[in-house]
Amino acid sequence: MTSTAPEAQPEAARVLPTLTPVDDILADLAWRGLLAQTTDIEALRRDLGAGPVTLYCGFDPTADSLHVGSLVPLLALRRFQLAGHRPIALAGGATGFIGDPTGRSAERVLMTADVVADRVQRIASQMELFLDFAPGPTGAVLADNLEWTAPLSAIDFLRDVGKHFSINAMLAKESVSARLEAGGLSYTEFSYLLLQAMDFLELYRRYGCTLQIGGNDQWGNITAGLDLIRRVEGSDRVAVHALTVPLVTDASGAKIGKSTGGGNVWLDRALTSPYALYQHLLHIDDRDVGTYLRLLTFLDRRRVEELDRATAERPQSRAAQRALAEELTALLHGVDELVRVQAASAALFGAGALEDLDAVTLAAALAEAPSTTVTGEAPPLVELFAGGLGLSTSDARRAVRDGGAYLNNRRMTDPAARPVESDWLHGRFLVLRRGKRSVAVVERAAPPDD
RNA sequence: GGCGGGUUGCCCGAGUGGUCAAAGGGAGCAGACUGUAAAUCUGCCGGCUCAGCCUACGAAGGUUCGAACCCUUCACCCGCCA
Repeated sequence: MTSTAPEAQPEAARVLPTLTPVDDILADLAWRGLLAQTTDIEALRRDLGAGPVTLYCGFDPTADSLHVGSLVPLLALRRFQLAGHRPIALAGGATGFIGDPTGRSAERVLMTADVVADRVQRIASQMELFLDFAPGPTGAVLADNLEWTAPLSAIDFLRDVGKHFSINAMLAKESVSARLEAGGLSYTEFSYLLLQAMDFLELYRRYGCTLQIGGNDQWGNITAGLDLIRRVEGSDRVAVHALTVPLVTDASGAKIGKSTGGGNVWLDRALTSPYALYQHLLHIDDRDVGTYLRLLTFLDRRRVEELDRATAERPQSRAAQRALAEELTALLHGVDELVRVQAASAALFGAGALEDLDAVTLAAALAEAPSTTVTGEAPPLVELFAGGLGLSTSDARRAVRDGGAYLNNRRMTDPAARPVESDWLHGRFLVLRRGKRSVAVVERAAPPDD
């Protein structure tokens, strides 16, 4: 068996609290619904059973942060690691510079070098959160493809890499043909495939990497790498594999990790606060929550199926949503943060009145919500709501008019009203809420005490 | 290079001189109902100092009392021809 868990560092143990080693990684991926396509699965199974396999997944720096959707392949890397394999997390410092045409209907705008470098750095530090880098046969590796791509001359690239690619085959790739239909693509993006293929070859040479995983839309890019390795290294001598995870859409057809507000749910707490993440997961549709549990948590099969039953039998308890929100919030932000957002959620959505909460609990709970500070007399409601919740004045006005604006959980209907002294909870806080979900706090600056 | 068609609000898409902040759909927001769900129904959905005003229909000019709508130039896209 190859299921020996890597030596967990104390930090890793705290961040990834519920992990248990997996014996049969392919079986685990299969029941989770994480297998979209693989190359010869028996050959893959054989190699995985023969000892640690080195595998990689690349992430291009298309934004300042990874989002919940990118977590699916990233956590898949971790699943392989737990099953006794060695993951390489590759940051696309070079590929992100060029732009992957896959799934895109139009040419990307090129990013400047410092933007790419900054994003690579941010994304790399996020990838580090989920893998165990302790030295050893399964110790994770962090790489950036700019390292071997940047020094390459155009002449070398064309001779050593380009020569192995047939234009005919490239034109047949879905990512390219779709773009040809949709108005074309630049030579730059057309070349993307070669860069990614070259990555696989390079990682094969450097680390003996023989498996690339990724979202199912990456199938074409991944198999291009397989072809390259086989051509360069000889198909009789190497066994390399591809495995893709499905691109899951939810019951409403949206990609996983899109919030109801339309935006992405980010891993970076500055972009999606732990509170927002927890609340988002708590709201996952009953029809989707089982899928999310399988793709995004390390809960074992028995536990997940138990939660499936809970959803079927007692949907109103939302046990599965709670478990999902707890697991992922703890995974991303730690258990301490989870405790805080749960307290905040209980305070803001609990049965009790805000006025009954003691100052310490209230202050702690509200620390999770966006806050603004007011000095002197508080402005009219519309201004408070606009400033506190980041709405335009028009939006704030609408919220009040439509009956969706609440001060301390009481509906407010007069846009010109100002908070009165007794509205200040513990003399310090106002809780603003728009609709059911968005909450902000206004804190009164302490009077000067000299 | 030639000819023709197109570029409308977050997206799709109607409008072709005044009654247009601009039909309809989607997305989104709020309310009701609920389980901090889904579905459904209702309202909203450019900005603002909000019964009014300002900014908008690819860009810049022009005609007109008045232009998303007419004219000119430019940019980009899509067809057909070469």
